[in-house]
Amino acid sequence: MNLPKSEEQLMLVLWKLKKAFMKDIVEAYPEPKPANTTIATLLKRLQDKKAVGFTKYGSVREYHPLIAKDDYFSSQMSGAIKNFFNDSVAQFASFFTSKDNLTDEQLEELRKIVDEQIKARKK
Amino acid sequence: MNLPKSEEQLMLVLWKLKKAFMKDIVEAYPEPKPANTTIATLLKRLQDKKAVGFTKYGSVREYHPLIAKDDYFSSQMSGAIKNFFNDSVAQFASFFTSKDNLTDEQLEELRKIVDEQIKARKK
DNA sequence: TAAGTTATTCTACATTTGTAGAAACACATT
DNA sequence: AATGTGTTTCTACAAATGTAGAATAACTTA
Repeated sequence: MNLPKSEEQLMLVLWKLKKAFMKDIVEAYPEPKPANTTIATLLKRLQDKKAVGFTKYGSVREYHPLIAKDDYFSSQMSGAIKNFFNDSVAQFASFFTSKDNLTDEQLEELRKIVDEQIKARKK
Repeated sequence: MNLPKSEEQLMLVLWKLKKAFMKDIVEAYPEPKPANTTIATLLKRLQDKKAVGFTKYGSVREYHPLIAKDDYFSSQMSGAIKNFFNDSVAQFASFFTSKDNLTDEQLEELRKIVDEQIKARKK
């Protein structure tokens, strides 16, 4: 699933809210908010794509994501890694850790996380 | 700079070749190759966007990227990290190292890279 | 219940993207 | 010089995207 920017934006809002009524979505939208009907259109398109679903409370709809943020992001990442680093995670990591991409602190943080992950898997 | 998929594809080819004549680009294109004129169109659009430039050898043009792959990728990443992890590299790293994103080997590899980077910076 | 408010769908339209034929141009070869 | 070959630009057009007004449905409240 690869969503256009505008729909991705709406998904971000919905992922944050987890579930929401129309007004909640509008409210949570970052400035500059698009017209109300614009959001509605995006919502509609996302429903067509099965990316968003809803539960009916009477005649009111409460929307919720049908795809997980993690999954979505994960697949975006894989794509990027495949394209830009011919599928080599090492190359990707290397890129990521070098240059000005991370501060010293963030790098230390990353090591900690990696270490913990390795430890966790060892068991 | 945010390029559409098709143009990104052409950039990938050009980044790999570093510089190339039309025929080199066509040749290097992954299957299924689009029509020749399709590539030409993309090339044109990329020139309009100042993403690709060329040097004239007589009447022949040798094309080359005007934007660095690293820079392009870097900005794509920042965008993604900002959106999906509210700007937290730690959150990103955490996501990246957990789940099925990396095999055990890759994880060890990553640690090595991080360690080396930390060491390199210490001096 | 009439009027206001909110949500939803329809319709619309400009722009961007994906794709490529047709035409024009420059060069190589017969 | 006539023809073929590769390059580049023009033109074209369908599909996707970004944006939103108009119409309609449903609910709230005076």
